[in-house]
Amino acid sequence: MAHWLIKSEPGHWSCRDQMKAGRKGTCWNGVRNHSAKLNLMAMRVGEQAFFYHSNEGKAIVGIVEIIKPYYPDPFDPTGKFGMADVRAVEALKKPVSLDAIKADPRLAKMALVTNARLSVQPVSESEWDIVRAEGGL
DNA sequence: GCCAACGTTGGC
DNA sequence: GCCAACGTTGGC
Repeated sequence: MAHWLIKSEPGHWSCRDQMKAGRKGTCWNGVRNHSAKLNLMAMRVGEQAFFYHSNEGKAIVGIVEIIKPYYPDPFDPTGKFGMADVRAVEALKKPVSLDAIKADPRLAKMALVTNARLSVQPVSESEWDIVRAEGGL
C-alpha cells in the first residue's frame, strides 16, 4: 500500500478544516502540474497521505485517507487536471516541521526536501513510519 | 524541437 | 514581500 503527501495552504484549506469536513470527506484539488497529476492518479482508495501545511506552519500536521480515486475536475477551464476525494483520519499529536524533516538524514530524500514545489508526492514506507513516530502516533 | 520569457509556488 | 526554483508557453 502506497503512502503520499499532499500540501495545502492553511489559509486556504487547513487540516482543521479537513477534520471538520468529517467522514464524508472533501475533494482535494489544486493540482497544477503533471508530476503531481500522475501521483494523484496513482492513488487508490484506502491509501493514506500526510497533510502538509505550506507557507504558514510548514509542517506535516495530519493524516488523510483516499476515499475516491482520481477524476477530472469539471471546473478546471483547461480540462487537463483532476482531483481525488480525501477524508481526515487523525491529527498528529505533534506536528513534524519542515526543519525537523530537513534535520533528519533519514528523511533527506523526501520530495518535500528535494522538490519543494511538488504538491502531491509519494512517501516511502520508512519515511511514513519515521514521520508517524515523530508525530507521536 | 529548442530555448527564452513568463507565471506560480513556497521558503525565507 | 521578496526572490529562487521550476514548469509551462510560445516564437522561431
